[in-house]
This record gives sequence, structure tokens and C-alpha cells, in this order.
Amino acid sequence: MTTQSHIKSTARSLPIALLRARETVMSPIRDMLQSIHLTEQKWRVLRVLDELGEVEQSTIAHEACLLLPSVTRILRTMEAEGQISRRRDSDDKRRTMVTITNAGRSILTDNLAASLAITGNIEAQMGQEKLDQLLDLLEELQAVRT
Amino acid sequence: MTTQSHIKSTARSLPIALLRARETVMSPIRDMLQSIHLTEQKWRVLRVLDELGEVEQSTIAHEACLLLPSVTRILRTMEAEGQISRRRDSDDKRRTMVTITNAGRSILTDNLAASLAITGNIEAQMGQEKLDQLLDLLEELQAVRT
DNA sequence: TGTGAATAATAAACATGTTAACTAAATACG
DNA sequence: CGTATTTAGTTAACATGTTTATTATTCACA
Repeated sequence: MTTQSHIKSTARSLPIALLRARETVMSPIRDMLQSIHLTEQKWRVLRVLDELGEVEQSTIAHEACLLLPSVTRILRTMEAEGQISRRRDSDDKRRTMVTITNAGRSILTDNLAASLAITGNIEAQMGQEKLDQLLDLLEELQAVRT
Repeated sequence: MTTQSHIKSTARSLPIALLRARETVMSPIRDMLQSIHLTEQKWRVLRVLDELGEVEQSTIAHEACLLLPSVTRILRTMEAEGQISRRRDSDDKRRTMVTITNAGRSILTDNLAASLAITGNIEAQMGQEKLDQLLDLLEELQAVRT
């Protein structure tokens, strides 16, 4: 028995449970990313760009769960490193359109096997069905109006 | 069609899906915390201490998904603000034992109704059964060896 | 069509998180 | 015993994220 104030256990607190689960999943991924000198944030940007093609910076921010000022700084270094390219949109000159370069895409493909191994390990322990179910529920949760 | 490199969509990427789902859930909670001048991290520390009673700082770090240097800094200000108290363990003088104070516990109880309302809203949209299922799956995922 | 509001992005100041090095205490075990 | 290793916590330097203000451009609509 503890001194608890009749509050739901942290394991049943949705934000804490999501955070802890994410830490578990990210641990081996962080190891992989560290070995290729890529931050978690840059990796998400590459994933989003690979998926969506050419998009504006606000879209990257939204999809990769980053704030726009972070995106500005991150893209500046990613452009310098040749992983992405940027151009001013001619229709709306406020917009900067961003695309992944071949070099950027190579980073993803070069590490595809390692990524699949990490996912495979989790799938082997939880079972494919449960993992799919979890991803379905997470997608549904994302769609909730808050 | 996009330029995609045969990589699973980000919505089916476990770490990205967990992050996005967490952003959805945290949005109203962040509003609540901002109104009581509490950071997300301090809120997690209070939740963990309320749940576990007196624990050492490493335990807080592990349970609240924080690094030890962050815990050091966070606890220093929380002690100054009277939300927690610390004492040197007499058996093992390396350890610092931490407890939540009544003032700290009050912060949790004072905001219990608001927290329940946020959870209630999500539950109303997803259904209790699915939410329970999601929490079960998240607990299971946390237990995976990586 | 012109003027106020909204939007995209950036810059600067600040807060927070992270890494590496360090201190103090405890443990392992030769 | 006593010396090497491990552990708990802190500090300091650095990297990253966050907030607020600013600029440039476009949109809304009177």
C-alpha cells in the first residue's frame, strides 16, 4: 500500500503509458540512428518526406510532430548535408516546398533491414495480430477531437 | 502516388504512431498543466511519487521516463516549491529518498476533475472497451525485451 | 481595390533535455 | 583487508525544443 490519492495508476494513464511504450520501442531504434549519426527528429522528417513527396514545411511539422521553428533549423542542416532540397513555391511565395533527395532516400533504404529486424523482434514477442490491433487503436486515438 | 521507398507508412510505424497518438492526448492536458504552471515532466514526477510512495531518484527517472540529470534539476525546483521532500538514506548514503508532500498531493487532487474530464472525452469517442484494450496492449508492449 | 486579418516561415531569447566528466559511497573479490 | 569496479547522484557544456516577436505574403471582404 502506498500514499496514493485515489488516482488511476500511471500504467493506466494514457499519456504515461504511451510515453513508456514509446521508450521501449525507441531504445533499439535510437541505437540504430546513433550509428548513422541521425537524430530521431531527422529520421521522422525523412520518413514523412519519403511518404508524402514534396510538401511545405508546415506539413512536415504537423506530420512529424515538430514545431515550425524546429523544422526550420532541422531542414537547414539537412539541406546542407544533402538529404533534402528546398525551393520557394512560385504560386504562394510564403511557402517553401521540400523534397527528399536520393541521398536522403538512401539513408532510409540502407537501414531498412535494421528497421525491419527491430519491428520483427517486437512482432515476434507480441504477435502480429496484437501489433496490428495496437496500430489500429493508435490511429483511431489520433483521430479523436480534443 | 508518391516517391516512396517501399517503406511502411508512417501511420503504421509504431514509434511515429505512438508519438502522434500521444500528441493528441497531451494537447488538452498541456492546457490544464499550463493553467497551474506545472510542466509535463513535473506532473509525471508527482504521479509517480503519489503511486509509489518514497523512492530513490533513479526510480523516478525510470518510471517517469526522464534522465537522472533532468530529475536532479526538476526535483531541486520542486523541493523549493514544497511539492516534494528529500532525505539522504541512512543505510546507503549514495541514495536520496524522495516523497510527495501534502502540497504536492493537493496539486493532483485539485486537478483530478479536469483530468477525468479529459479522459472521459476520449472514452466517449473511442468507447471504454477499446480504451481498455489499448492500455492493455501498451502495457504488454512496455514489457517487450528490446 | 484597398486595408485589416490570417498564414508561412524565420529569428532571437529562453527553457529544457542530453552527454560526458566527476564525486562519493558501496560492493566484489584477490 | 584493500584495491578495482560499480552505483547514485551531481555538475557543466552543449544540443535541442519552445515561446514570442517579426517579416513577407496572401486572403477576406467592405
